[in-house]
Amino acid sequence: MLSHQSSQRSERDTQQRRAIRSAIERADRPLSPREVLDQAEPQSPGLGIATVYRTLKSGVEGGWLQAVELPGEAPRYEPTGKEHHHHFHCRSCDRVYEIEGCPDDLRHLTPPGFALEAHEIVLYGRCAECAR
Amino acid sequence: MLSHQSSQRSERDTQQRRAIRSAIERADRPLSPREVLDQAEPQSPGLGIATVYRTLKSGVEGGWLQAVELPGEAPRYEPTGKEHHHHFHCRSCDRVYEIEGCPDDLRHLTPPGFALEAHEIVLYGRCAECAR
DNA sequence: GTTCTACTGATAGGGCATTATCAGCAGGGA
DNA sequence: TCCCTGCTGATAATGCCCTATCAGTAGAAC
Repeated sequence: MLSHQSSQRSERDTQQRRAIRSAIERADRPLSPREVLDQAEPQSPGLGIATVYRTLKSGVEGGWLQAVELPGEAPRYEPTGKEHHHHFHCRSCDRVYEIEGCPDDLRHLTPPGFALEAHEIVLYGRCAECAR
Repeated sequence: MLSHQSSQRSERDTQQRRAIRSAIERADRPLSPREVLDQAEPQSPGLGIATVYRTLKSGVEGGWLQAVELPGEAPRYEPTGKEHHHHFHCRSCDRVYEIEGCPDDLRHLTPPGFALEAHEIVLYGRCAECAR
């Protein structure tokens, strides 16, 4: 017997998901799961880390979120759809910032015979807040 | 009573350490602990992964080795003393290659007020061997 | 409001890279 | 060659991140 319902997946609009999505979109930088929890918890008291991980995972699968991988670090998450950009990792507060621009002459660094498909640039130092 | 020996640290020159050091210096690219083991094992049959980790660690502390951290990857190791350079990560064979050159106009990417201390560039694609 | 069931929080469990443990081995000075 | 002790291999233990589990909760369609 066929169900009378369509095969649509539910995807409920819960308080927790709203808080998490909001926190990520509000931030102008990639957030770690821990940071997402801290930023979203006020809008959804009692929010658990498991729900954060679940929501991040489904966000990546759903295409509105992407993971930002940095050397020796657990991934951060930012919304998709932004322009090509890179990141600045503050060694003091450990936050990651988005930076504009890109030296797009990287092709000439590629060794002969190698096929360049993508690149990643990470700047390290102190953010404005930590530098003073 | 003072010992008649100086306070020098021993640092024995063992077959295993020779094999590991040799493997790393022979390679023209950063090696993972696993790769070090595979490369060094023929010259020191029965070599264990624990010894590789121990030797890598003391090598970094001793200053002749440095860790190469890549996004979402366990660190690789290469000898210190090389010129400033970056790396190419082959998505097919997972090997990491050293590349020359650097677009040293990264300062202008740094946001106002931020203090730039270092940077990392990683190229992704297929190495010559995997590209054909 | 009722009902169905996806969602949630707490936490146990899993995966993986690295380190600690420990008995036996092997540099290397005497 | 002898002896001291640092070194080694096997593997248990750790640490960190993330996922699975499960009973209770709360969207949302009717």
